[in-house]
This record gives sequence, structure tokens and C-alpha cells, in this order.
Amino acid sequence: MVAGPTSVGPGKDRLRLWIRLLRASRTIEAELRERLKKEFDTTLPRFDVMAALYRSPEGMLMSDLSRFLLVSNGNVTGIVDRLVSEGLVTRARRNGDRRTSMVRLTEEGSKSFAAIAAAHEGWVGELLGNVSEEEARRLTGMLKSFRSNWEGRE
Amino acid sequence: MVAGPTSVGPGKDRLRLWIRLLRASRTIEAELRERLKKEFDTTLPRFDVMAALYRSPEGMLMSDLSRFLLVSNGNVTGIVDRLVSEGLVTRARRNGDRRTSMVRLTEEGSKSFAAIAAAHEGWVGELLGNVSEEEARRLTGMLKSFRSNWEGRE
DNA sequence: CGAAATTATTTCAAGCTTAAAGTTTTATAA
DNA sequence: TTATAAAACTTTAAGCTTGAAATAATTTCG
Repeated sequence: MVAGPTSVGPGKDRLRLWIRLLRASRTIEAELRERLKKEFDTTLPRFDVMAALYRSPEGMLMSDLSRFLLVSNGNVTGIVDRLVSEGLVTRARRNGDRRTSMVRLTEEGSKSFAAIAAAHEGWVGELLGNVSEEEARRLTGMLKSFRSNWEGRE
Repeated sequence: MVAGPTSVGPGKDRLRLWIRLLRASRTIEAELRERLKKEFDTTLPRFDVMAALYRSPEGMLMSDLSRFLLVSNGNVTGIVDRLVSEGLVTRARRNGDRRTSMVRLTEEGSKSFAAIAAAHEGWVGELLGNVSEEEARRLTGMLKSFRSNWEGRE
């Protein structure tokens, strides 16, 4: 996935783009993961879950988290389990529908996340330092159109 | 990591870009992974390793693979183990330096990869279908400059 | 109502991933 | 030489990830 095209011909430009995209995101992701570990003794998946919850003070269902983070249900279960056991998150059974549970950041989780998020934003700014703000906006615009074409087919 | 910025202010454009980039690559990666599984009963990491080896008929060292694919040494060990057990790859001890081993695709591995790679290229073309070839080239160019700024610091 | 389908979630097995520690081999240099 | 360091790789423990199967609660509809 991270290697170059194996032949030449038409349609290769999209393949090259995909490989660049993947290499860029993997490189940055690896660096962020390492810093999260070293500086805050946490992981990217935990950060992702906490970031989602931080934006939803009212809480999120497990399936909301799963959908939003683009990962499987079972995956979220494990990550939330660990966050709960660390006191950063709560899982509250709902009266209305007892299949679901509302997941929320605790006070401690919220404080903890705010500190990590500030550092995280700085790191991203640093790692993408040679992309101008103007260029960043243009790239962002281009990337927005990626999904619309095919997702949600079936 | 996949959530939006948690506040507004200067420097947010790079954070937005990073989030878009990550969402785009995760979405596409998930779709490719699913198709590799369904159509060829294989995985993305296996595909990555085979793609790297396909481009190096003379073979690669474990550490070459690790560096090229941006993953840890131990990770490559496991994936190559499984590919060897499936007869797709060989690991040959070298006379010159007996710490190292040269990893190569077998005949079967090479044939198998060629078929998967053809399908893979088609999928990428499809998934990035609403990015024009021209736009793909421009985006690729922009992404090239990502790493140079900070990586290789040591 | 009550069976059947749907929805939300958890559990499970297998594989991926990392960082750190361990093994073996090669290189360095006192 | 021969200790010591360095390099290449494997192993390990912990956590992440998926898809599929299992549970439990709710909804649908005959």
C-alpha cells in the first residue's frame, strides 16, 4: 500500500496520489502516536475517542462513536473499557432504551483531554509547517470531495 | 484524531487539513482492506509487503522492508512469517552476513500479487474517481513536500 | 398479542502494531 | 586478540483492529 505503482499507463496518477496520501498520513500518524505515548502516556485511539466526546458534552452512544471514528463496534468497546477503568470516561445505561449506553468524558477526562489537545494542535502545526495556511485551505477543499463519489453506495 | 478542531484561532487550517487527510486515507484504506479480504482473502499488510518485494526481484532485507513500509521490525517478522507459511515468500539466510536474510516473492507469490495489484489499481481509480487526473497530479505534488520539513531530524 | 426482524452492544478469534528486551552475528578498537 | 559496541533480527506483552457470532432489548406486523 505504501509502495509505488507496479507498472505505468493510464490511471496511474490516481494510484500515485493514493500512495502519497497514505505515506503522508502514516508518517504524521506515527510521529503523533510516538509523542502521545512519550509526553502523555496515551494512544491515538484513546485520543480519538476523547476528542469525539469532548465535542459532545451530552454524550455519545457506542454506535455514534463507531460511526464517527470509522472503526468497528467491537473496537470501540475495548477502548472505552480501558478509558472507563482509568476514570476518564463513564458509560451510563439509558432508561429509554436499555440496549444503549451514553458515553461521556468525566471531569478528569475533560481536563486531561484539553491539555493533550493543545499539545496535539501544536504538533500538527509543526509537522505540517511547510504547508502554508493558504495551501492548507486549498488542500482541505480538495480532500472534501473524496468521499462523495462512492461511499454510501449500497 | 478524526474529530474536528476543538477550538478556533490561528493555526487551525493545518489541523483541519490533517483531519481531512486522515479521514480520507482511513475511509479509502477501510474500503480497500474490505475488498482485499472479500475478493482475495488477504490483508493490507500482506499486500504492502508483497508490493515492496514485487518491485525488488533481487529481494529485500527485513530491515529494508521495515524502513520502506514505515512499520516496526517486529511487525515485519510476523507478516513475513505468515507469508512464508503460505508459500508466497521465501526467507534465505545469507552467507556474507548471517544475521540477515533476503526475503523474496516465490513464483506463486509473484503471480498472486500481480492479479491482486491489477484489481487494486482499479479500485483506487474508482475510489478516487472524482479527482481528475490533473488534480491528482497537483495534489501529489503538494503532498511530496509534507515530509521534508521535519523528518530525519534523528 | 406474540413471532420475527431489527438494533445496540459485547464477545471472540485471528491478525496487526508498537516499544522494549533478548539473541546472534559482525565490527571496532584497546 | 578479546572485550565491547553495534547491527539485524526475533520475541514478548500490551493494546488495537476487524468480521463474525452471540446477547439482549426494542420494534414491526400478521
